[in-house]
Amino acid sequence: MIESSARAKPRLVASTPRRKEHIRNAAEADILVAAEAVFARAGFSGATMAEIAEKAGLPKANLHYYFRTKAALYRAVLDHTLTLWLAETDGIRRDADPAVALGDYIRAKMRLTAAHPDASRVFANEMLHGAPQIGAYLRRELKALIDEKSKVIEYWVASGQMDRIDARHLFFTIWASTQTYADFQPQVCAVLGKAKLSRAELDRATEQLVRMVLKGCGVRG
Amino acid sequence: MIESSARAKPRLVASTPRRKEHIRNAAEADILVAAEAVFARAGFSGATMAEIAEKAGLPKANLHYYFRTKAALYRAVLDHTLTLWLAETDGIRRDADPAVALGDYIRAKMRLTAAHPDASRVFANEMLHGAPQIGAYLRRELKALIDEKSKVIEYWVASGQMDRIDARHLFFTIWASTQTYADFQPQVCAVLGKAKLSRAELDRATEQLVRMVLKGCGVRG
DNA sequence: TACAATCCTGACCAACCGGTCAGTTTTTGG
DNA sequence: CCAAAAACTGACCGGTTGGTCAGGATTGTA
Repeated sequence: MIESSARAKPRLVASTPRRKEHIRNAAEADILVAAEAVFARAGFSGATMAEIAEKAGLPKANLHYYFRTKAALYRAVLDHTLTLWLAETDGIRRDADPAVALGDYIRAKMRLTAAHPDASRVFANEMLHGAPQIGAYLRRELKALIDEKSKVIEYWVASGQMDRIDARHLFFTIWASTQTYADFQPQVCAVLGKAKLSRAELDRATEQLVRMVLKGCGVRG
Repeated sequence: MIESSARAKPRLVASTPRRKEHIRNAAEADILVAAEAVFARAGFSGATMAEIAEKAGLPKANLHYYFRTKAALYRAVLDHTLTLWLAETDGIRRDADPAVALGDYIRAKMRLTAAHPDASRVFANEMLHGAPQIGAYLRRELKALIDEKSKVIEYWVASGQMDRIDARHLFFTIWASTQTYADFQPQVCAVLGKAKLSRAELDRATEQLVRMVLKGCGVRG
């Protein structure tokens, strides 16, 4: 996804299709899980290869065997995160019902945030620091996707199915309002007076957000 | 604000009111400005005392004279940030008009974010990493404030001035939707296809957010 | 002016961290 | 079973960074 995140796999010829790639795949998967957690908690600079290695259950030198540099590992983690992020806009189409499409989109985003809070935090951290790694991706893939989806919403506006709303700022509001339950979890928990966010609490937040956004945009529901 | 952020000022007696405190005050102010910018861009671990010192225009050893450790300096920056955060809820009172009070609150929050983006980013960074420094503050001062303001909103609900809304989640939505223009600026700019956020664009975002929230909460406007 | 408190600084250090490497073990295809 | 490729590892290294320290410069006061 990012330009050169994939290392050059030494695939000799097509005659040796896949040998023991399962070892590599399993190891890389374990490492990525551990790295995501550590990067989420400590950021890029705060994370150490030693801690990631320990969490993944292998020596540091072995970690460097799979990911040559810390930056490469970080990019791989971001790569995984971005694939998650791009999804879920499928329902936003001209012929869809705005209430259903937008409602489902918000619910999907909230589910995603709740299911992958560490991914959300890594993404947020990258953004906070100026998006040095994924800036190009944002200006390309993400912008193209949102340009397209904004046209759909503008059509809904033009056809009187909802209020005159700037689609892009609507997306910003939805993204921010959902991600805050992962990125700012300490604040949310503190204000709610709870040690951790329960499923029920998240469902309540989701339904209130859906209701508020739909009504606020003048969508018939 | 945080428990022990202020170092013990060796004030001998009341007989020597202030000697050359202006030197200290001026130096500390310069340092805090520089530190806020560096911490915002690089996070706690990514920031270096050398860079902060250079930005503040003094040798590193002198920086350590005013703030003994990096952690102490970070806490001081957070302290300054938190004083900004607590403000602006004055308008939320039982006898106020919900439309005016909530609208003004959102506008104030957006202005604050636009005026102090680095403060917002430092705060967000601290939150992302589990709020190790300000967790206690959130559970105390912030929770108390929001508990009180939530009662006001619950009164507005009970008296039929707005829909049945969970006040705390409403705050989360407002906070997230405003701060995203500082914290996630790269994403916002990328999607909008602009190099930086213009005042006009922010005003448009503000008014749309105000409209959507007020209408979404069923507030008479 | 004396002198004490405060301010300022270059030089230095120990700890940590990303990354390397030479060499060993394991897996796989033939 | 045998090479060769891939996987694995402990030991090591150079650079960076937070923090210290001894001593010099400035400032305020009596």
